[in-house]
Amino acid sequence: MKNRQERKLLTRQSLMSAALQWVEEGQHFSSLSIREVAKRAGVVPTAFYRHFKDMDDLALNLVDELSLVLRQLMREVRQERASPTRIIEASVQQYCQYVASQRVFFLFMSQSMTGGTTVVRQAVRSELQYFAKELVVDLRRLDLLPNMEPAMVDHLADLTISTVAFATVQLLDLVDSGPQARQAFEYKLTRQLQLIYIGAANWRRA
Amino acid sequence: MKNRQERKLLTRQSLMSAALQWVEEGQHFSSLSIREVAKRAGVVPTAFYRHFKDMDDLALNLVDELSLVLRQLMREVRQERASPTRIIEASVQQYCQYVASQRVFFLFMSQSMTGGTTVVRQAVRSELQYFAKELVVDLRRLDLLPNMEPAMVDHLADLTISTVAFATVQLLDLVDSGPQARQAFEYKLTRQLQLIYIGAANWRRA
DNA sequence: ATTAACTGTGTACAAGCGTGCACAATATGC
DNA sequence: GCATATTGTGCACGCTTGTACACAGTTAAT
Repeated sequence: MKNRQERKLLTRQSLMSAALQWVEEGQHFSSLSIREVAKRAGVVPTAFYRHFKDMDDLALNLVDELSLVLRQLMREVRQERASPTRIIEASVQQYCQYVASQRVFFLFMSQSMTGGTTVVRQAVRSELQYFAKELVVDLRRLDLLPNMEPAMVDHLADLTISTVAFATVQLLDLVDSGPQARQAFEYKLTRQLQLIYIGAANWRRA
Repeated sequence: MKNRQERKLLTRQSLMSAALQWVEEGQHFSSLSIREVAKRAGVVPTAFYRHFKDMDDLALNLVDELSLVLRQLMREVRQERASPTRIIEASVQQYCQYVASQRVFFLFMSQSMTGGTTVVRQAVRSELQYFAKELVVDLRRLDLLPNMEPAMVDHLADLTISTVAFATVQLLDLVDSGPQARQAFEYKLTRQLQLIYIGAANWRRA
């Protein structure tokens, strides 16, 4: 075998996906031990330290991967060119599909939003804030809401992200419910976001 | 000492408040062991089983206590008689105050919404659903939104609860930030809820 | 008054935990 | 080609974990 860096990267990824596998099985990340993740990655426990300082360190690196997943999602949703009236509907549909396809990352995210260590929680939250910021950019670019003061646009974006994030937690538990339950969920989320943006359209500065 | 049931209830409560103490210290409930909670309650580990089947059982009983806290909150907010235009502002203010005073319960709730076992998660979520249902009752009673179909009122209430619940998670991390940060938070949440209810007022059935 | 039920104690065990340390294998820099 | 740095191994240590079991003290039931 050649190339030491490649080999290292390989076991590093083994460790990270072993951690995700743990989450995918319904376990909480915080209950994952170094020994367990090493066993699943097929290495000896102490080898863990060649890659990560501790489990928190691993979690932060998972957040970085999650960040890539979210950026990819943003790209996909943005290139969707639906009519303005149907843009929410289309985005929700696409989002739900994406959550299903990248399920484990969103599981990890929803766990870490409230669950993990302070630093991990903060890391995930700053990802969401970045998301909200990008949404603000989009709202400006579409040039709807010209009457709204900037601070309120921020609050609007924050509310949007909050709503979607909270809904995601519910969506993730709907895995073994029938497709009609998912349909109803999509419908509900769509209506709720429409409600918010009707509010935004009718907002008069206070 | 007399009265066995009283004594039993006492150590039972010791166990439960020991668990809450653990959460209050910033630890995650799922990382609390039987031995640790027993130690903190001042009993021997095996005594735990005289009261609870396992930690999940204890968690469910904590959810029951949480339920009482939430009902108390609902009562307090309801007897607040602010003008219709200021009702959101007043409710948010009162809510934030209540979260601060019952901090540990809301910490436990926010952990269990996404963190714990499936059964605990479901239990907390059904508490929130109950809350949403009560909100629907209130909205009907105030007889605003006569144009809105019942299903949409449900979605509105759900969105309200989601928003507040998600905001609570943020609020709980604002404990050591200054009072101006809390002020800003209250302002943001108020604006967001106003946004939602402006949307509701302008909703036309689809 | 005696018996039974209950609640908490103490001990014990196997399993799992984090992690320090010496060592083997091997790719890399000179 | 040789010295070095890096990656993974294996072992060891002391600690914590869940829980089984026998037992003690006390209250409740008869």
